[in-house]
Amino acid sequence: MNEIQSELVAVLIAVQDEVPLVLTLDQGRNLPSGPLETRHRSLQRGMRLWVEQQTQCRLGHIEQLYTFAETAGLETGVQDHPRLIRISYMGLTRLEEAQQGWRGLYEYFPWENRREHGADPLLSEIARALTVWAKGDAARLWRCAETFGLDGQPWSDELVLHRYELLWEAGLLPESQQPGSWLAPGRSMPSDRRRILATALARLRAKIRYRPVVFELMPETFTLWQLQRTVEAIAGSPLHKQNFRRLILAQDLVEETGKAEMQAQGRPARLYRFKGTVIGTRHLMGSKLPIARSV
Amino acid sequence: MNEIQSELVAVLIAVQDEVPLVLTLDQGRNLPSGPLETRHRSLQRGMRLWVEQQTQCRLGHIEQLYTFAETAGLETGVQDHPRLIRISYMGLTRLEEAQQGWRGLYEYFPWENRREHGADPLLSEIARALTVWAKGDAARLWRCAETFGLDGQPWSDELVLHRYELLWEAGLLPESQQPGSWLAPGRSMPSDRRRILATALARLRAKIRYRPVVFELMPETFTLWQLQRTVEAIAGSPLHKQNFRRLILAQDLVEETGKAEMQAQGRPARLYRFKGTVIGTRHLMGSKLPIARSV
DNA sequence: CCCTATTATGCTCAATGAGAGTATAAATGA
DNA sequence: TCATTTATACTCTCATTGAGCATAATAGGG
Repeated sequence: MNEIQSELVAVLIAVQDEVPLVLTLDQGRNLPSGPLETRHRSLQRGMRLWVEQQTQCRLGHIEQLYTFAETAGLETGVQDHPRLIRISYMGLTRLEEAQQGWRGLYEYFPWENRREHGADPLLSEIARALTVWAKGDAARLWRCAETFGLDGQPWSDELVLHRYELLWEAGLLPESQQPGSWLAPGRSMPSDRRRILATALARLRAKIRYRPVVFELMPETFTLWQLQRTVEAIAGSPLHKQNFRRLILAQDLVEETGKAEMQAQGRPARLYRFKGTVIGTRHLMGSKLPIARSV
Repeated sequence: MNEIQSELVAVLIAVQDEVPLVLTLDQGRNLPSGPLETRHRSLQRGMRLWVEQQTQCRLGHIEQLYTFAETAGLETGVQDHPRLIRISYMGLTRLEEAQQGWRGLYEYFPWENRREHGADPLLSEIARALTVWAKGDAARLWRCAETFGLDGQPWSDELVLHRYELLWEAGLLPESQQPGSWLAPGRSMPSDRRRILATALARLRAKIRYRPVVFELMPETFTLWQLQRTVEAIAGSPLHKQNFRRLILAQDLVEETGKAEMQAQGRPARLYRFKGTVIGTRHLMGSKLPIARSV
């Protein structure tokens, strides 16, 4: 009865040199998307083949994110049937060398990267702008505090999407409906695209806690320190080194290769390998990471 | 470029008398579905209005589940473009009195209800049938054990979808492609529908652990025991009474009404009220429940 | 009115796990 | 040889959790 168009949108994520990357198009203003002309059993399978054909990336973990509808009447003001359905997916991959189109994920969400900053002047600026927007409304102030970890509230790394939507509503983004005078720094995208990106990061951060998906982003062999740096890159916050090791080793997720990696300085680190690729039940395995639910 | 049809599918869930219910159509063989002819901003909003109009239920928490594509050529064998997209949603509601069309959720998944059974003869039967199917293949046996908690593996209540898919693959369901001689008990549905149902239960079980969505299923005031019974109904497993109380009270999620409920026997129980409905940030609140991740 | 059955509520104890720090090991280069 | 650097091992404390025991408040029967 309802004839509409449909489209797949892909958020492809890799981590290189401790920096999370995402594949973009159009000078970083867009995400890869294509028609769902799949001759395959499932959307997921079609998605995988399409991506692997377009890019040269082998996709590891794939996950459907969200389905949006776009009404045609958005511009004209006449709200109508939806005309376009966008089904978004996240895919994880390894990136051997630098490639075209990959951009730092945190360029789009600078406030989500809390690895080095101490007091974080950016967060203070955002807090100030949000306070202005809240205009003393208690419910709004409460929401800002909960979302951005203000006023003694803990910072929760999984609230990526909530934070993006709050900034959008508050008019602090270039793509907001009524952008204010002060805008949060960071590379912009059309709002629905950056929203998908935020959804992907939120889902990845949530998933990495209890499923061994980090390993999809790692090379064949790796040191525990490299593994930790990758987790930190995704989680956006630093972890306690000794506890990280303890937890990983206790879970029997990795095995030693017997080799070690020599770097410029210090004691050589042992190289490990993920055990789950051998066993066929990756998606069933659990995995715990010492990421504090809140700081 | 690709003109296709689209459809919303709703999984509406309520709990009545400690039994989780789902709204069905067609003698319990189908789920409510309708065209996405929404004049509204988002799919979610359109979904809510459509459901509240069709049924008389006020929806609490709403969540998008998954989007499937159905290729037209499935019957003819000619794999083709997808012709129909199904966007599925889960909605939680309260049910005052018994109403038409609501059926016990565990009628569809008897093996997921582990509240009373001790040794569980059903699980043994399933285990036997799965072993036959596995034919000694180590990977298959391993997957069965992980998924159904066999051979000393822990039972994980969130693997609802994995279990359904395994049973389907193993030909133990009436809707399987090649149904075997022994079929698991339980009410059937066309495979894609029961799959959506399984997705909903899995998501609900996962969500109930860390977001206060149970309260969407509760009446205005309730005793802690009623709350626990509702959680148990969803989780499918019994909980430790004293620890449940401790955890709920420690989280400041509920407040006393000052009243108490008299029942036939025993000490009267205090009535509580959820505090989150007052504060507007329900979706941000956390909540912990003493559901063991594995038993 | 006392006693028992029944349910709600309060409390204790041990085991576990997480956060954080200290100590030791194995490399490099001066 | 020694300082430096990074990896790895161990310890200690505190919070959380699982489990059980104890007490409180009701109803009903002698």
